[in-house]
Amino acid sequence: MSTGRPTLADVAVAAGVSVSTASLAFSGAGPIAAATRDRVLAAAADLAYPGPNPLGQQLRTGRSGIVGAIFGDRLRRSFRDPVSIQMLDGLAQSLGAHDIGILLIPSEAGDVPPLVAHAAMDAAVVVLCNGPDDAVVAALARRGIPVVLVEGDLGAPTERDGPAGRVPASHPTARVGIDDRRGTEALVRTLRALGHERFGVVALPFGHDRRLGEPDPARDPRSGYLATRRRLAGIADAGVVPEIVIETPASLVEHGRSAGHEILSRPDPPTAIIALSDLLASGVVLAARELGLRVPEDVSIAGFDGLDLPWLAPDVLTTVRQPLAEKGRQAGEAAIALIAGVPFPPVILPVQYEQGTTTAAPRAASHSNG
Amino acid sequence: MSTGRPTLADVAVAAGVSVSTASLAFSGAGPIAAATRDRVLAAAADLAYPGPNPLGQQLRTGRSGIVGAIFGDRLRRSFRDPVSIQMLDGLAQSLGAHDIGILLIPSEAGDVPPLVAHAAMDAAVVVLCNGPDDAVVAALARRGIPVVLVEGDLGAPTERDGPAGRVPASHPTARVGIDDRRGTEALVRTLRALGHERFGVVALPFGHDRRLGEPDPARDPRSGYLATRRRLAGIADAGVVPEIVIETPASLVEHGRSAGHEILSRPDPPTAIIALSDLLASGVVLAARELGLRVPEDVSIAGFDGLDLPWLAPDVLTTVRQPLAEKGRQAGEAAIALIAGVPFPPVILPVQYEQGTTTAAPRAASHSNG
DNA sequence: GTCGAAGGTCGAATCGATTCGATCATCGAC
DNA sequence: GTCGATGATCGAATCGATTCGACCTTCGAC
Repeated sequence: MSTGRPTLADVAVAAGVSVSTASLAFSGAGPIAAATRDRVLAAAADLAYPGPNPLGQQLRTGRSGIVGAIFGDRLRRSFRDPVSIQMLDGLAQSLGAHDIGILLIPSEAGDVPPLVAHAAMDAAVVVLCNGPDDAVVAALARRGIPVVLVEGDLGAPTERDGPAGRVPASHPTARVGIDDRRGTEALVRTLRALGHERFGVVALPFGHDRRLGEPDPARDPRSGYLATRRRLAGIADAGVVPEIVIETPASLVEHGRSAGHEILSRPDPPTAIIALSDLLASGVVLAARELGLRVPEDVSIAGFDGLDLPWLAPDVLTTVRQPLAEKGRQAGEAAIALIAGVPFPPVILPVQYEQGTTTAAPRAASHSNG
Repeated sequence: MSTGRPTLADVAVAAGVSVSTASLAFSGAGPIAAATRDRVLAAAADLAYPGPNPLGQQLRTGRSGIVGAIFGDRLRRSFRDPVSIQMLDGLAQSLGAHDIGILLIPSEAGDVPPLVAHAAMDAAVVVLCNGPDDAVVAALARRGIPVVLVEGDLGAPTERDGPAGRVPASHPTARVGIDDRRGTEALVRTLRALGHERFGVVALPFGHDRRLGEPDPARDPRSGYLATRRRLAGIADAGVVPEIVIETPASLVEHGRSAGHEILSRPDPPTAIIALSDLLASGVVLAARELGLRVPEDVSIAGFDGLDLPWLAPDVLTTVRQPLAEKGRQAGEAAIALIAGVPFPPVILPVQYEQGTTTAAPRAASHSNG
């Protein structure tokens, strides 16, 4: 065809070879004489042929070279959190090394976006998984697309009933997460060793129904974000029942600030506040400052994640550091393994307590107040 | 075929119709009897057919349903900037409404990533364009992929020589940007009206060779990020020659802080500091606080973008607000138009000066010092 | 009763590549 | 000189859908 953009067939004709030989010249798969290859390449340059059409390759090979990244919220909210970003950066690293692209799929409040149902992808990374039942995961399973669950259910794979259907246990799935539970446990134990006895907690969202305030006790404990539940469980593991828990609609500074005000404005507030993310914790620090409270003299504040928060200076947050980029990298490796048909054993990355300047022993006065 | 995943042909056989009819049942393009459609759909459900394979559709229709978003830096750095995020969010909105996915392509320091050269996409949005010569744009043009330049060259389209080849003027291209130049001009005029005469500038990166410090005067003025150049030009338009300009390697708080220290530690520093982004400006505010300077009494500080920076409280940054999400939305509309073969006229969105608490008239003493 | 139009279905071509098996030529070895 | 092996090239099938034109039926109108 002389019309339209040139195809491999056009190049083959121009070079005086067959289509199969021309294909070999580009892919290098199979024996080909150097002279022939050069001739084909020259003809291609002549025709301004931009290389094999990816659509043709994809249909033939059955691979799209794309991995979907599905976030449990609008991009604006997800990506204001450096946690998602650093993970995504790690993901881009490991996938990029294999020339695999990332298809960005925002998924609001538990619905199944059309892209999940229809877009071409070789695997999907689901970032904030909504507990054992997840319509998105079910939809992917139905399409036979391998799934990597990040910060989702880290337990053993089982047959699950999702709202959109059953996810068979045989469906290729991998799990990547961190040891959140041990993280908050270590954090709280350290605070108890310092002498703290009365704790407040500023929690991450419990589930897709995001709200600010004390959590609804009537909520189904089987659903909701698992990372939140694990971090709370770690606090319980350390033998602490918080005096007050405030749930936030998103891991953002302003929500931490609101929650901080709510907790610290009470009469006789707790001596230590544990926020389940650094962004929330830094909001609590701001609230404390605004209320004229000294940190850590009047109140100890700790976070989770290990972010770099230069604007909190001179304070440095006490936190539990998690390997964010590594988590993304592992998720990428998992996706690559699943695409190749190789099972990928669950990964649980370690976290590490990191002492900052925002925690210290409680004041004696506050202690006698309890 | 009973082997492997079911195809449309399998469904057709099971439903006792031809493949073309089965196709009609799914696509709805063309007349089909309701009874027939139901029979096909029932057969599909029976076989657990997950709908038409996107790879087959894509080859046939020539559309991948994907738009590439190409960022001029690593994701980690790009996405720590809320500016990119909000734009991306707007982009996701307009593209998502057409069921078009976003392929994330990080592109470090001016190289051409393999995905740009080989991934399937119907159009590409290039976010930080490196002046009139851009290898990425050239590569896309060679492949015949329509390009939307955001914050790139806003001038008239011309034939350009890129390092990787020529971009023909006929190549489908759209431009979306903001009126940065007028923005900084208005800002500086306001500051002059307040009485400021001596200015410092904390600039965005000049180009891919990112560094911190006073800009190299030997640098080729024809290359580099155009947004930076336009915002600087706006300052000149207001009749101001800054006493000192500090270039930063990225729009991040910490770089603004370093630059702020550098400027404010000088003997007799300028009375007003203009940062070309809010993130940089907030870093300068932090530096001022650390140096014991009062804002705005001792020094006025202004930014650009109009971000929400809750942790800067009680200060509210004086800034120039740009419609970030709208910019992304327009870029999406532009991509959609170009894919449809419809030309998209250049869009230059207006910006608006916004008075905060970080600017005021200079102190009389400082004025007499000049 | 016949004709035309409209609606529904089907067959076959097509999108642009990859890949397997067959063919053919060349060359070295016996 | 013949045989076998090796390497290069080609033809044709295939991936999974869409879509155009042809065909057939049915129905209404004259």
